[in-house]
Amino acid sequence: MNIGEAARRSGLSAKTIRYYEDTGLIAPAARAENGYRDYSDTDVHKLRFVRHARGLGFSVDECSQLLSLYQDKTRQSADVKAIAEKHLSDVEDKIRELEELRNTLSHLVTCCHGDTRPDCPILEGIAEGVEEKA
Amino acid sequence: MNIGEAARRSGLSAKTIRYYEDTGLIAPAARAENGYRDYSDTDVHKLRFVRHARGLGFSVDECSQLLSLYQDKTRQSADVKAIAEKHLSDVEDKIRELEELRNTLSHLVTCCHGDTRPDCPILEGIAEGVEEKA
DNA sequence: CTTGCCCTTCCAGTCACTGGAAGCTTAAAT
DNA sequence: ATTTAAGCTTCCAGTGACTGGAAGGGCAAG
Repeated sequence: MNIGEAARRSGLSAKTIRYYEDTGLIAPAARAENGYRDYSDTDVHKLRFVRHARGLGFSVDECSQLLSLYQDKTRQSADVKAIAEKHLSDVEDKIRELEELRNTLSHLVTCCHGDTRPDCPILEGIAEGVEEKA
Repeated sequence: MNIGEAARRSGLSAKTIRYYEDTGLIAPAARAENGYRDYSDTDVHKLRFVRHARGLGFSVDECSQLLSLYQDKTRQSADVKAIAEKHLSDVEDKIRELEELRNTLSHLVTCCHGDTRPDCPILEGIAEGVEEKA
């Protein structure tokens, strides 16, 4: 099948598929006689795998590792788990960071009366470096 | 003072300060006779303001708006509040998104025994599109 | 035979920097 | 006085993960 059909079935855009090929995340596709890329069902399956992994927030590099492991029938599940645990811990760090941010912002927003007067606790807070408390 | 000193006092890198100037976030600095950028305490104050705003996750564009408002003594606090509320709501969306991610990942990680055997629920989950549930 | 869609490659832009090269000035150490 | 080191200047390139667009070729239907 052509790249358009592979895109439709995998949920990735044709652009993205070409990009993944260019950067080596996926192997170069076979080519039909007219030079068009030619995808098999197996290819689409791998593309879907990558889309799901990206959807889980794994970097393209992590996806590359996961895809290798996925295709390696002698893999050790511990290797996969290590990548996932690292990513999970990154996600948790990011959540904590954003929660601090949310608390600071929400504090500033509730302090501001938000009317036509010029005095604004939000700007004052930023000027004084409110987030340093976090 | 030179850019290095301004960097030290504002907490931004010299590179970043030049970048902010190039992109118009801050006004071009005055120049000394030798061509070096020359910063005043007021300049440093504005740089610190920008650093704090960026630290709160405002985009450079939002910082530009906030800085304009900060320097506009006739501003209306409602204008500032609108920017901050929009940003707060973006942050809250991102938190929710990451929490879903964390739940899915954490589920996959706890399902995986993580030993030397090749069968791995994480890879299976990704292949089958676990995150679709979210 | 032409319309219109699909495919190809390549280049540029996004965001917010960061790194590095090449070439100044200035200050300190010898 | 000289050398070295640091600091400044500009400009170009790279990051991550795409996305948009231009220029050109392929292919089926009307």
